Amino acid sequence: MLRDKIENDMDCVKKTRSELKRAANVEAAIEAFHQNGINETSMDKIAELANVSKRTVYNHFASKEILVTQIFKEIWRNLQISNDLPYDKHKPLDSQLEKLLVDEMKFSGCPEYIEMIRFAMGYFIHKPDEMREYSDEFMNADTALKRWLKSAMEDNKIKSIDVEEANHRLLDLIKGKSFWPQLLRRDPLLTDQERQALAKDSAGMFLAYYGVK
Amino acid sequence: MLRDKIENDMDCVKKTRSELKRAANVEAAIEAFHQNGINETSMDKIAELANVSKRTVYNHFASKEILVTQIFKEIWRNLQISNDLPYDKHKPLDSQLEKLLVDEMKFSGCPEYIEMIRFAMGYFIHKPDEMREYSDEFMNADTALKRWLKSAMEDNKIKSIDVEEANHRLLDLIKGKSFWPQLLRRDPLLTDQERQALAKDSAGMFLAYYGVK
DNA sequence: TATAAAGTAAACTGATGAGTGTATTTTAGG
DNA sequence: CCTAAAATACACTCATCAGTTTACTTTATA
Repeated sequence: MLRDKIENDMDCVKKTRSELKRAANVEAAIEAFHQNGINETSMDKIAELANVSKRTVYNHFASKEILVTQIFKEIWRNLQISNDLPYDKHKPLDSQLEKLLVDEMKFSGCPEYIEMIRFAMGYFIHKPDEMREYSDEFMNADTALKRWLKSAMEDNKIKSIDVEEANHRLLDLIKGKSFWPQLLRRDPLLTDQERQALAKDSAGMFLAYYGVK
Repeated sequence: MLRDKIENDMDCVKKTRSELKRAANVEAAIEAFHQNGINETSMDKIAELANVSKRTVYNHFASKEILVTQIFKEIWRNLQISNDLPYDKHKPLDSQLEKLLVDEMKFSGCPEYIEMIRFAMGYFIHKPDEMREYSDEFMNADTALKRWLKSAMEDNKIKSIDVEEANHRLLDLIKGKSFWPQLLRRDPLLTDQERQALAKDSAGMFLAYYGVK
């Protein structure tokens, strides 16, 4: 076949010129979107940043709309890391929960995630239907935290409430300091110590109220 | 003087044609900004909606930028309602706090506030400096909740922590359900019962952890 | 009723940006 | 070295939008 190299290459290094150009487009677009937002980035600008002719951009992506949605998918795929941390009935609740919250903060508080959400927000903020669609897809994934909560409830260590509900309460607590200010105000990311302290405080509040004594 | 009518009128009804036109512009602009966002609303569109010539818009507001900032100020002024609810050492903590949280939700969960934040967000999301400036101005006001927390700490009913910190923890808890989803996903506003339940739950979590037994 | 301030209509400039058409050149693989 | 796919340069269309100009009309009021 034409692309035998690709299949042989374990690292999946892009090979064809076409793929290289496409990758350059995507990279340039992401960079520009992060800098100035999607609406403020022209296709000419992307072509220029990618060192590619505008026509080439349009040969790969029939419209700006398509380019944007492709990029969302690509970034989202790259962010999908699943480090599970299953419930352990013999360890103390609080330390387990703290660990999970720190993990969650490391994910939703990482620059790549925040930047993606920010430019998605600029793009979708006046398009409620698409906003809902994307937020459902991004937020409602099955997570380690939800599985853990379910197990802890089954083990009767946490009051039986709706798992989604409990999950949200916890996320709201950590996002207030580790996500929204970084997203909107570009406050600095939390340090490891700050994350640890926030996780402890949040787990404490949650368990003080929802924990079974 | 020219405008004797104005000064005589207790209801402050606008009088001069100029003022009427200005008001029509502002109203049309707010409406359009709510519908489609600031960047997506042209000055031509505003003039059309206001039944006013484009030149008239420019006679009142030298540029779109100026129109936008004037409108922010105007809306913000109209939203400034201060219903204080001072700390009462003889009533139970939880019911006092619940009441304050419900009040807060009524403010930050009202459509006018949410719509203003939404279009401010669309406008400022890629302008970090202005975003910070505005969010400081809007968020750091002295509030009934902060004053209450301070008093309750002085009365030794709540662990002595930073008032700003405690304030944020409480706001984070209620905003997760009563503000962010309405802002971003345009979820329906909370009903009075939902607000009450959320206030109870949030006050419970907070006091379970920070209350002095 | 005279007049000056304010509003109007409509055509204009100048810039930007999405997307296209085309003739030409580069490049990878057979 | 040949060829077809891909990339390029660049000039184009078409639409939008901020802001201006000008010649004209309305309106409040002294």
